[in-house]
Amino acid sequence: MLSKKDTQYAIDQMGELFPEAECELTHSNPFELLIAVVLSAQCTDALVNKVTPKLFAKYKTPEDYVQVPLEELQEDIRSIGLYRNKAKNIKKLSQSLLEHFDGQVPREREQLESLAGVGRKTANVVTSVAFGEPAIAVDTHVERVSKRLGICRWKDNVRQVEETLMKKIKKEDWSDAHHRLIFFGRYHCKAQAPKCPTCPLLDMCREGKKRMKKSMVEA
DNA sequence: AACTCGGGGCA
DNA sequence: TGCCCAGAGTT
Repeated sequence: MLSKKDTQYAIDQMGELFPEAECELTHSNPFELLIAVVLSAQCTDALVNKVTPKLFAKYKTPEDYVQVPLEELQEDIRSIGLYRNKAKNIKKLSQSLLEHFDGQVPREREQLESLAGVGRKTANVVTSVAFGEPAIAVDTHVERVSKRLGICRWKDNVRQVEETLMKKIKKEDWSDAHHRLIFFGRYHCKAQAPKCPTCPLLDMCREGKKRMKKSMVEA
């Protein structure tokens, strides 16, 4: 397992590599962000950003989503995939906001998680990006990078990965670290073809060194 | 823990 | 073509 110091160093290096790392979902308020993040499950931000301009022009409030027929909302987001469930969740979620939160997006992670289509990952993104609360959202990229580098253990579950990251990273860096880990995972430490040969973290990366050794043998 | 939803991107 | 993707809910 990587030490706290090495972990912070790794996060810093990711920042050097991707200084632009931040949430890429287009939104102009917490409610729009919530909708965008719910839509982004299992698809790219670019895809979500293709439908949100029209979507946010048409739907401004939770009431708008509650009132629209399900089939119409499904058609509006058809191109992003998983659209049937996502449309149902957005209608349910909007209803809950009206019933329990006075139509406002709650700040607390636990309250966010009570909403349809919002799990721990989505709740963490919303609370940190929309409200600036410290949180580390663990998605497949964050999990993969953390395990390859040895920040956490290979057999850790998502919850354990999150706890370890929070323990090893200074609280004020959580939000930045979250996005750096994601950019690093998406563009550099990719699932299929990680760029180990040009990686600034190769020296401290167990998985990277293993892969380099393997590629030497195969060559 | 495994399964399902799903169109788009990429090799 | 086949495989994977900024996940969550159900069984």
